[in-house]
Amino acid sequence: MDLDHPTHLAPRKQPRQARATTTVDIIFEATLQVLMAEGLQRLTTTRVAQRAGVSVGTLYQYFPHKQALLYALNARYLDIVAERVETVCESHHGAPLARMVEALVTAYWTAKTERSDVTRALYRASVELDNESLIEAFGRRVDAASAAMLATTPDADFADLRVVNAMFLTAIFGTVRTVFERNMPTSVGSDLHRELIAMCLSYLDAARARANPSDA
Amino acid sequence: MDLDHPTHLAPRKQPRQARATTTVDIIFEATLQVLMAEGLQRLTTTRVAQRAGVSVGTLYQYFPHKQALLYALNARYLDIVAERVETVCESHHGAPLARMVEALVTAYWTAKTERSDVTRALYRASVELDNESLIEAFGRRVDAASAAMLATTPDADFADLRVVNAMFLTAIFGTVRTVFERNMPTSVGSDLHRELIAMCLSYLDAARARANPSDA
DNA sequence: ACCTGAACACCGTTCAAGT
DNA sequence: ACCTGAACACCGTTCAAGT
Repeated sequence: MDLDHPTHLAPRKQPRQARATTTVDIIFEATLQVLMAEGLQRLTTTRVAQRAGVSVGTLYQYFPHKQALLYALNARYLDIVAERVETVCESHHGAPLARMVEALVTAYWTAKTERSDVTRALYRASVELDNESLIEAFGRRVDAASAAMLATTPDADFADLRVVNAMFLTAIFGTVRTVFERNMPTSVGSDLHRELIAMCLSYLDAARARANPSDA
Repeated sequence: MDLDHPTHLAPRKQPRQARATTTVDIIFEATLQVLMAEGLQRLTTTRVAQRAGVSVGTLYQYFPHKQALLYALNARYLDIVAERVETVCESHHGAPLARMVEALVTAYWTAKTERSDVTRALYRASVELDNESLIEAFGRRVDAASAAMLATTPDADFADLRVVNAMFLTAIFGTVRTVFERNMPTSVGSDLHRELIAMCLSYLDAARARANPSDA
């Protein structure tokens, strides 16, 4: 299940021949390169085309405008991250709460940090464009995967799974985003990764206690 | 203690006459208006000047470039938020942990949500510009205020206050940011506000237990 | 001391012409 | 089916001229 494009941000046409597919990939790669090397300010369609070794016209054959290019780039990336989270969630159905929390936090954290230059570049680009629908779709997928997982844990039964799950994920997303935005060194990052797991776990424990006051 | 401007983003000159001060205020107001009414894409210096009722030249007398204008706008805003957090922290020195957490989370949350249209507009604008130094300075102020407060609570003694405080604040910042970015309805927002307090509290409780295993 | 607005370089986007 | 690049409208920024 791929993330959809709203019509005004959809790519102009799908490449039909092999060389065109290559062209699109080259354009994506060039966009990332320019974004990382020169920053959002200097990310111009001319520069992207130049770096990709094609003419501007070619770029505009596949993307109706600059926004659509950035949008598609983000969509690609979020799709990969969402897929990874879904996979981890499914493989932890029925696991103890502590393992679920650790697995989900770590999956998301790793997906974002293993290529942190790309992540940071995309975070920067993602405000240039109307990415609400993109983030919403991403959120829904992860939300569903996580809620389905949490519902299967043997050692908890939450009073309001929807709200608890939302808080759980919001804390994860927000923390990771903040770590990137504040450009924190990896040492602080790994402290926070560990503490984030502790925070989510103590929260879920407390939420479980609220729901079942009779528990140990 | 005001948030500083790095030289390349500093306003060009301070207004010296009353009418110039008014002009700068008018330009700030116009920038917010354009940002909220038309969005980041259509935020052009010409449009801002037009809405402010001055010529572009006037705008460029006070701000060396568009970035500096957005930067100054953000600086103003973050300064107000930081001041509020500092005040709340100082007034809660020596309070029980639960009251500290609730006060800090609520102060930050309220500062961001009471004029949520402005907050959202500024979140959007803040990636157009190199705001790292701005956010860093803001972060340092809030970090210091919060750590100083946490150190005075009667009912806890944290093993590593620095790290625990960082996680505490990161969760707050990140959650609020995510709520804005995902455009969540206020009903979900207030659920998350309440859950965020619960999450921070259960985390700090657990961190305290780690430090003092002998406690009740 | 402050304001104006025409002028210039550059960017996003198009489209007639090419393979 | 895909690619090219000159052309156009618009934006950021400047500066000579005004009060």
